Amino acid sequence: MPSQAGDLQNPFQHCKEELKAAGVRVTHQRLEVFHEVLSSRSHPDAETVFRGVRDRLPTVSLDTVYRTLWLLNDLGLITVLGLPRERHRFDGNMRPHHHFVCTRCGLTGDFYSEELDRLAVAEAVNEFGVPDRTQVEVRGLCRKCLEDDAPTQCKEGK
Amino acid sequence: MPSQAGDLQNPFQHCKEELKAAGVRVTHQRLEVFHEVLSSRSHPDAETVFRGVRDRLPTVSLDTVYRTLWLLNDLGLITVLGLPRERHRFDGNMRPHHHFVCTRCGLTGDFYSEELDRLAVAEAVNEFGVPDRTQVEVRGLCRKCLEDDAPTQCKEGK
DNA sequence: ATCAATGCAAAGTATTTGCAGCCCC
DNA sequence: GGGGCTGCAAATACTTTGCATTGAT
Repeated sequence: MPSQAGDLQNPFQHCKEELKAAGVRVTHQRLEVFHEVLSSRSHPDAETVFRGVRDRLPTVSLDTVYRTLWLLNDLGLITVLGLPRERHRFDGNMRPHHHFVCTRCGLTGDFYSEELDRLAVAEAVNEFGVPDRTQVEVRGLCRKCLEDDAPTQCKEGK
Repeated sequence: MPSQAGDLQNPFQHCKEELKAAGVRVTHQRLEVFHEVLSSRSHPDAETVFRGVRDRLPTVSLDTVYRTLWLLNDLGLITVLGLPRERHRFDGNMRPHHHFVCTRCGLTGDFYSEELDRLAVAEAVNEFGVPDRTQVEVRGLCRKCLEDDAPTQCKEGK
């Protein structure tokens, strides 16, 4: 599909291409949800995205917004703050520490690093408020999920 | 590592003191919940804490566990992974970036730092799995919450 | 034309709240 | 003894799911 010079101004062009490249259908709902998240600076929740999209697409439903957000997340086109699809979890470790988080299963482990503890935080944060403590979050796949992901037998997804 | 050898005789001693110092009543339920979180290495959710406590305190209820966990969090005796008391929030910013998170209101802002982007992650994470990306989370109070918080000093003048 | 995606409604989880009685201070 | 705390049950908040229909390819 040849893109014309005028399309460069179309804010949906990028969204369209990403969805196509991912091999999923390009629907109005998906374009609007995607665009809403991309153009928001405030890390909106599903309800907020819903309200924004509904202004332009009055028949959209909240569950479609949810489905689309998780789809975009699974495709790696957006991310989720904190732990995806999890309930609240509590941490009784009051020693300065950092976290390894498995993006697939949510396993969260503590590790220690004095070097990271004394991280000098960018001046940019002063714009927002007064920092109290700094924690590094390393995202990746844990050992178990890596095994599940690359089994010796190569079967199509199941 | 803080030496707790003396406390081993009574693992609740520390919890007891903290609760007293915080000026709240010291109940069996609170001691058990507190101790359960402190002795867990896995960042348990409320349900998991509940099951653990119930073994020793069969009449405890889940809502008391919730109330106690949030109390302990508010007192600064434990912490919460991710954003406390919030629903899922999505992030359309795919540029490498880091977060400032207000621990009171949940405001989350992006900031950029090439220095932080190229953080060398401690070897300790290899124990858990393979890291993908590293994000720094700076926790503190945002400007608005600071204002709301410190009217004791300048009651009328803002 | 085909089948993935949507909207609706209803179900499923996670978490909170009102209130009567209990127990720490 | 009194008021904070708990347990129960019911309510609320958030998110997911089944299914008939719609619409993208």
